[in-house]
Amino acid sequence: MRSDALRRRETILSTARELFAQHGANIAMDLIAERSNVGIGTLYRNFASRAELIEEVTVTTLQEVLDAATSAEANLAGEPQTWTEFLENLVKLNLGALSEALGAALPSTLSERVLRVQRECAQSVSRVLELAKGHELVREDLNAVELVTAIGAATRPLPRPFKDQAPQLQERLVQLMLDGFRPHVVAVNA
Amino acid sequence: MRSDALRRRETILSTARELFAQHGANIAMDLIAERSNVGIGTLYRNFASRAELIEEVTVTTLQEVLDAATSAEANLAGEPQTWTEFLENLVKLNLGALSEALGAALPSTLSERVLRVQRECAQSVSRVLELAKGHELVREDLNAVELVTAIGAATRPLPRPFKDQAPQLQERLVQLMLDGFRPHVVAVNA
Amino acid sequence: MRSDALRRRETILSTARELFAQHGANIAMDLIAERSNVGIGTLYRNFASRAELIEEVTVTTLQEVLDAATSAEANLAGEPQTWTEFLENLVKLNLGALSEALGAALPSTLSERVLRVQRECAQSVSRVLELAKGHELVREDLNAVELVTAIGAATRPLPRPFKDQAPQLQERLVQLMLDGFRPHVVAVNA
Amino acid sequence: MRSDALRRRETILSTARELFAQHGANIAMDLIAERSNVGIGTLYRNFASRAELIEEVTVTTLQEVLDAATSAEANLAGEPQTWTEFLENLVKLNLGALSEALGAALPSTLSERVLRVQRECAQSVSRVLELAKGHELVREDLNAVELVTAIGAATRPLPRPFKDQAPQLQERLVQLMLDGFRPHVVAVNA
DNA sequence: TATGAATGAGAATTCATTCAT
DNA sequence: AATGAATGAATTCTCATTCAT
Repeated sequence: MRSDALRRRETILSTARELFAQHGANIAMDLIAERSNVGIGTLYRNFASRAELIEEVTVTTLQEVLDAATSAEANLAGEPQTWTEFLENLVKLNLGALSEALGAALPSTLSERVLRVQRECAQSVSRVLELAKGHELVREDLNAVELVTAIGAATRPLPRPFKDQAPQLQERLVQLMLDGFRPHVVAVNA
Repeated sequence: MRSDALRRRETILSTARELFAQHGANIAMDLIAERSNVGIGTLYRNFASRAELIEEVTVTTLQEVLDAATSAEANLAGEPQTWTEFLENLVKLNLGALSEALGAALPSTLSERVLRVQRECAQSVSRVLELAKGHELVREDLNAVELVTAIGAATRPLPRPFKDQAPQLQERLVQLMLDGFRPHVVAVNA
Repeated sequence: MRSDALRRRETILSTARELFAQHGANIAMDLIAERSNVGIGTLYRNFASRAELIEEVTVTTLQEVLDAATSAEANLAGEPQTWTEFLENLVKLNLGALSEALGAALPSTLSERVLRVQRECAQSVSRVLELAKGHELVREDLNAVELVTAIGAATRPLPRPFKDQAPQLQERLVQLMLDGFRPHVVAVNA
Repeated sequence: MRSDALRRRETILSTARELFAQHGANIAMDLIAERSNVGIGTLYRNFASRAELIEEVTVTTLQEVLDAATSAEANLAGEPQTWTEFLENLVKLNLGALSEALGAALPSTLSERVLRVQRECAQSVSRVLELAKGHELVREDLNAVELVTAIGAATRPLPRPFKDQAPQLQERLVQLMLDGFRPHVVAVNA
């Protein structure tokens, strides 16, 4: 019984996350409920307001960034290719779409919960960055916030007209941004 | 009264542009009117619907991109620093904020007006890119759409929490992306 | 100059009358102005409000009914076919469409002007009716108000679906109603 | 709650019908909600738009005409006074007020639902008419559409000035129109 | 506890009337 | 006097949230 309720809550949360990413944080609550196969009343029983739902999605996502960083920290020393995998993992988290949706909707003073996990994220990503710099995998002047927001910028959903026209465009933007992460460069048009 | 009315129309247009960039394309029409110091009726007399207002802002902005590119085309041959100025001009146009706001709001099939100026933009930017490649100012594999959307990505408004925390963050993202534009690179962690 | 202004006023009045009949008394004032080839300001200079315009149209129309009745009064004694012509004239005035449009829009207490011409109408039509009864052209129990409203009812615009389906329907309704006006009848299915 | 909701829907429908008949199809939706003792949101939950509400009222009314005709068909053979009762029933349905209100508001191409019930109505009324002609109760040249629209014409709401002045006027118009329905007549001013 | 009906505040748009030129 | 731009109240419809079952 209890686990039933928990599963339902998780379903709502992941549905909301996807819909926020696709349609922005103003997506109709009714639609989130419908896609989660629950009544609107049940949605509100689980999350007392849109703000609370947004906060939950935010925390969940930050937790996943933290997981990726923690895992990279553990492995980067021995396996330099872990750095690339870490970047790929961040790209997969779809931070761009989510941060676009949620950024505007979050309250101007974040709750303590969000601040805490955000802080942990920043610390862990910083440690990963230091390790990568030790291996000369990344430019010296890049910090954790820049790394995460840059990946967010490169993975934000493209304006519709462009999305329709150029199929590989999103991947190309990520590529350009990752090229910008590399250590101090010297121009050599081969 | 004619010139009065024209001035008012321009005011509404630039106010709308700014508010779209700051708050997205769903900003209340009432607010646009208020900030333009006109009644809501006047706004609607000038732009018959939100869609029309969005289209006007889009065309105006594309026109400015075209102006920047046309000017760069004229000067790039003799003065290579024109390339950097061109990039700076694109950054100043705040394409990120606007494309985020308007991209979702534009109709899925663009009007002929928009398509025309968009096409002219793409052609002019392509010519600028070819000139820059001739001077080895930019990587060979970059095309016009990638250039413009990449600058858009790097200048999109940051999620509020980040914006508040890291003052120079936006400029840093632009820097990283522009570094990604450079010709084929060789890593040299100086 | 003066006659210019007068002609303009008449144009507005007749345009308004037609538009009221076609589209009801709520037709946009802008449209009346446009169809009259004047600015909206000019319309309002001639008729200070929609109510005043409606009153003018009403008086004009009642005046035409009065004219028709006066003329019938003069001729009916000698020429019995005048009765039929009188009925035809009333039908041509399009009373149905107009009364439908204006009836709901007139104030509940009519102005003295309207009441006066209405009274004159009623008196003249009553005299025509008495003459017609003397010639056994019409049933004894029909009075002036009944006659006019009945013709109004039969000539009111048909609901669109019917209008489209049955071309001669309006004429048939008039026919049925006029048959109802005839003197005491005896059923004889020939 | 289901039956509660159903009752509420019926209440809205009959309130709307009455208000359409009294004030036309442009009556404010707010007012319909208020008179139905529900919030405006509830009105829209039940009828997604004014057009849908109008269609429901139309279908309901046509259904009642059909019921009257079906019942008359069943009884007319044995009981000729059924014909008069049928006409009285049509008069009671207030077709005039409703068709005036809804005629202009219905879309130019009727929905299949409306067309179907309209067709059934026409067929049933035609059969009633044939029976009545067999009993010499009605003129030979009257058809179903004429019958229904004529009753509509005679029962349309009178322009306010007349309504206030002449109390029995509406009944008199109906009387005149019904007299017009009688079999071929010979004038005999008794 | 789950449901979905009810509510009403809010947003877009229209249009009668006023007013500056 | 003619014009048409400006205004804002009124209207339609939407949707977040509450509440009765």
